[in-house]
Amino acid sequence: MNRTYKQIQQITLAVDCIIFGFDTDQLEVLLVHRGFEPEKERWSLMGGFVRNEEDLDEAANRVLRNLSGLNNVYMEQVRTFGKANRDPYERVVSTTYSALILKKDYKAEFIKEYRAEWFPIHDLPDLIFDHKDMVVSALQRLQRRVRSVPIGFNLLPGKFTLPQLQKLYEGILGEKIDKRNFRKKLGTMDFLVRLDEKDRSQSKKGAFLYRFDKKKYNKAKSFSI
Amino acid sequence: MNRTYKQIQQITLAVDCIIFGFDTDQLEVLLVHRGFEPEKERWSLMGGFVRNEEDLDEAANRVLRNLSGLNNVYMEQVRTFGKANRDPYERVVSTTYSALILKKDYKAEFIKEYRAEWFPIHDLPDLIFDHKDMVVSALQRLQRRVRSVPIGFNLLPGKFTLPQLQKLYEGILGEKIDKRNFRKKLGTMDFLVRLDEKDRSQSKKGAFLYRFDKKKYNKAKSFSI
DNA sequence: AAAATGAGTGTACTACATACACTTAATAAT
DNA sequence: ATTATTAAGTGTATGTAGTACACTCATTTT
Repeated sequence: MNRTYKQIQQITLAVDCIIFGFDTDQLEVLLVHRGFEPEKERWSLMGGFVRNEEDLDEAANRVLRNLSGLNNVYMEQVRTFGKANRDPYERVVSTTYSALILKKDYKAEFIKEYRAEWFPIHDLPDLIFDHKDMVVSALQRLQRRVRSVPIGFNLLPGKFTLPQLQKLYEGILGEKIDKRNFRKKLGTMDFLVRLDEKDRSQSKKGAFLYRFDKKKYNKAKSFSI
Repeated sequence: MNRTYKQIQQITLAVDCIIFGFDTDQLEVLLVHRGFEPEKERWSLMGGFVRNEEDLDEAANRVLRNLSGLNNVYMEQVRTFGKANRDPYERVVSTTYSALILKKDYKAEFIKEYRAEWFPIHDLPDLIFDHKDMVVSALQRLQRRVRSVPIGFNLLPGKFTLPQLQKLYEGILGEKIDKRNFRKKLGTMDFLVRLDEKDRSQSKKGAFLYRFDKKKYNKAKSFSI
């Protein structure tokens, strides 16, 4: 392979994070407001440049940690955007990563510091460069993935109710789910164990609490909503 | 965003191509033999560095064209490999692209020039760096994708028989498919039109020829094997 | 005692995946 | 001419998973 390119290549490598947030109903995306030129007053994803000694995955985690205070959040690479003119000011290739968090875990102090804001996924402001495409591809991937891997449970407390779980899936998928069919499917998953406790905060009758049994799940590793 | 990284970032950006080939039965991968140090005598994917003015996708197509003579081949980005030490000699981040071609379209002159060779997907030699992981992820993606998008038809001539089509899918998926069930599914797809001709090269009886009607497919755009 | 609220439950129907074996058309061999 | 050979072509029964749909239950409030 030709090593001489190394000297003449001048492409900056960045990461951009699509941070999806959920609290009780709909899915939102965290964007930061640019208070400076170029592209002042527009919105963008949280991003940063990759350091020489750091893994690409690490770079994404660092960006998220620095700009949000969030640590140990599970992130997944989505895809790499590499059009030569995607950033009209300089040549930057950017790899996107997506994360899914609870909105309340994102602290207000960061909102202030970075002029960040949550936007409903179907009501986004104008975004710089190709960041809109980035959000779209990350959302598609998340919606596919959430159906076959139990990532949703990370957003719930250790003990949660089935109505809570259903609202979570409805929020992520952006569609209503039939209660009985949803429960029928979950009923076949033995890693979802019902406790002898109820949560009475949402109703008079109270809803049974469940927990996600990681060990049991790791044995079968099959999940489908 | 901090532009100063640009000056100090020294990461080379590369593309690596996973070229899957098929002729009549099994799926193979095209590898090139390294006749030089470092990593002499080992095998690697076809790769190259991204040029300053070129799209990432273009870079992948250029690499494929230069090393194989193949033009206008449909390639898809798979994922980006960015571990800091994945290449122990220098920091290189590599985006992988996958293509699916007919083995016979890859000309012998290139085999000689680049010491390239086809290997069955489940009988690969020792590969440099993380190229084995690259092949694995590209294969997984191809096998998922070939079930929901009619990419297989690109490998067949304009007129083809159902036994041919079935062998193609069996080769890509690496499993036998029941003839009747396969045909039952295809029977529901009206973009697959039977001609009044037969191909008698494989049997005395002859198999009806079909063609893929792109216009009809584009209307419905639903495909599932 | 009645009303209100959200939790919880079952069944019938439809669509899709799977398993499985013989007949047909044409040629080649005797 | 008869028979053997080869790959192409065809249908049915069974199981499994998805979907649509409406009432009862437990508890609190009025």
